[in-house]
Amino acid sequence: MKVKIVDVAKEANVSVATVSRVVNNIPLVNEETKERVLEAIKKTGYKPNAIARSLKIQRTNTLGIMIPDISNPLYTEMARGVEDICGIYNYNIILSNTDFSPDKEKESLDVLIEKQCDGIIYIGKDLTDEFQEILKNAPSEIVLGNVMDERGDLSSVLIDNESAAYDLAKRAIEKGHKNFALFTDRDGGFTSDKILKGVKKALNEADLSLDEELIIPGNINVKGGYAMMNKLLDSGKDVDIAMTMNDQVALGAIRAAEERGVKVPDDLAVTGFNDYWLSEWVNPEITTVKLPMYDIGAIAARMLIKMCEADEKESKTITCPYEIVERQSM
Amino acid sequence: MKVKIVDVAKEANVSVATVSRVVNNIPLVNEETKERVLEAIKKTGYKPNAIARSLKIQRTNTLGIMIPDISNPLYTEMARGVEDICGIYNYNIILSNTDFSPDKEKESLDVLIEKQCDGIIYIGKDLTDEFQEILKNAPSEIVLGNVMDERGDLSSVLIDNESAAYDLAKRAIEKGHKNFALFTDRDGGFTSDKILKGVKKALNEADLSLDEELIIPGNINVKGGYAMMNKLLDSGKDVDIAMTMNDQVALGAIRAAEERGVKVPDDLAVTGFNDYWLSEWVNPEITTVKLPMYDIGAIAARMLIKMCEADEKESKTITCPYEIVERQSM
DNA sequence: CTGAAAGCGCTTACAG
DNA sequence: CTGAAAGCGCTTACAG
Repeated sequence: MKVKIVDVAKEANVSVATVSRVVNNIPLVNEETKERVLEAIKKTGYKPNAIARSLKIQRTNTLGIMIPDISNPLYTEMARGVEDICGIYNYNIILSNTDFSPDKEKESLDVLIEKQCDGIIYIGKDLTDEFQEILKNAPSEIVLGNVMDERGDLSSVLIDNESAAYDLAKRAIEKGHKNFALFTDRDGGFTSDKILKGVKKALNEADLSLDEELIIPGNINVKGGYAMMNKLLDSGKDVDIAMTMNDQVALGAIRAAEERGVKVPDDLAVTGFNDYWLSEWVNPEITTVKLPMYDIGAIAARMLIKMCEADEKESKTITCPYEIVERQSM
Repeated sequence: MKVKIVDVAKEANVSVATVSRVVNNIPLVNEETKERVLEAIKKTGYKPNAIARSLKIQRTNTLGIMIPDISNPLYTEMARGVEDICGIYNYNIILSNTDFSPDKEKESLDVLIEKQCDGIIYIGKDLTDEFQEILKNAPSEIVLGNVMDERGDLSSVLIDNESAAYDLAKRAIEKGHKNFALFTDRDGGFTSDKILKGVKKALNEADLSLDEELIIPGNINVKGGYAMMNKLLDSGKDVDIAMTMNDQVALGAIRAAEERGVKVPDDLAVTGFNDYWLSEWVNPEITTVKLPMYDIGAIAARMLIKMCEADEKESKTITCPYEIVERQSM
């Protein structure tokens, strides 16, 4: 049988109220009594029941985190950031994979709410109007991680993907590249849209244009990159740079190019997006833009905890900095 | 104000008991009454409070997962496996990073117990006798993931690392390799020990011996691999194969070798361990042994849930299969 | 088929 | 400084 507060109280010859006070470090307890209780706790091996406590105080000290796929390195760093901050503030996290599925997202959210998470971090590649509405009406506090709320009444921490893509494209133009191909996400989404926009802007400013046929959609992973590069090369078009939406896509793309005897970067430059640890260990090293995924998670978590603890109800948007990392692939 | 069961009861003109019954799908409710309640639930937007429910029924339907570092690809797959099974059985998971720190492990475990996790999956690189004892006495059900309980009274799902290393070494010997170097984990641990043992066994059987000076300890990541290879090459010893403890180490090692003009595999073979997705996208592709990390997580979760739901108290050990994957680096 | 009531293990005003 | 008691939101024997 698990030992509960009343067992400790008996052992120490005090009331449960007193035990509760020492467990929660409420000061107005006599030192001697406190000692006695502490001893009883040790002796009985008492561990407070956080569920009972939560029910009473109406807070769980847990954050829910909705994430498309924890095993996707894009998200895993964010999760780690959330975790670390939670550790500091004594929160726990309930993890929920949503697999980019709207249905799973709804289910996940319901469960997280039912489990009374004080706050929820929503991470996804996009935010539909419908889900935005659902989140807005959720009883828990909400922060969006790397997703923009176009309507602007939810808090979020993000990256200016458009401007990052713009900077990277501009750098490419400065290096003399003129004929761009762009490998986009076949499923669309916020990030993909912004990157496309940023690249187009840079090209426009340089009086260059993007051949719409060279906007090649595909899966956002190595295999996808491999396939998109093959498609590009099959097109026979004159291209001197392929920009991708992440480093893994770039890796696959480079591989496909080299298999066909196209040298990167000499014959064709390739860029990644969202620096990944492996990108500097690969040959050629991938030129990319480094996004602070860990920080996004950490900042989102800190913000959310603040929201849970204060009654700070205004929604904020924090934009994190990025950094162009020039290596070898461009 | 959140709506609770009593609000629904009022709305539907029934007792809370009846509402509870329809929420929990207990059959003995009149169809009409049920309809009325369902409508009231919809109208009020009622969501059951899982915390209150848990307190009453003494089960939380949540599993705790202790994991050294979620952002380490070695563990992230296991977490995904756990997650997926939990999704099927309607469990949630509370995630806890332990960073290989015994203190954090103890803290984590306490918190998971206090939050009344029905079961806990312990993942780590080692299990000390002290912690084994603590786990054994925990009130929650416990399953070990990829950690062996030498004393054998805890359930676990693991991989026969020794035999995997043995097989890989044997394959190397068959290919004519004679002078082995081994890059081990500077922090020791179960996996490292077993691999060492397996390699030695294979060498012994072939009347070869392992030069103790060529057992090089280091950090288990790319940089560590890079450093260990440099150390190996600095030694000036005659070596024709370096076996590592994971693919990332192998990647770093290969890089270091090539920077010094040592061609892999022609001048020196390198093997990884625990196949990682990138290993076949890298040049040279890494020869390794594929360990079913996802399955370990999934099997551990299923086992744990069974233990939580039945009163199946015998401890079991499940050993998962592995597979040698020959690619280019050996 | 339905409801009144006890109880899950805590916390916290309130009274002393 | 300490304790008795109410109550957090549910579930579930028990009685009808």
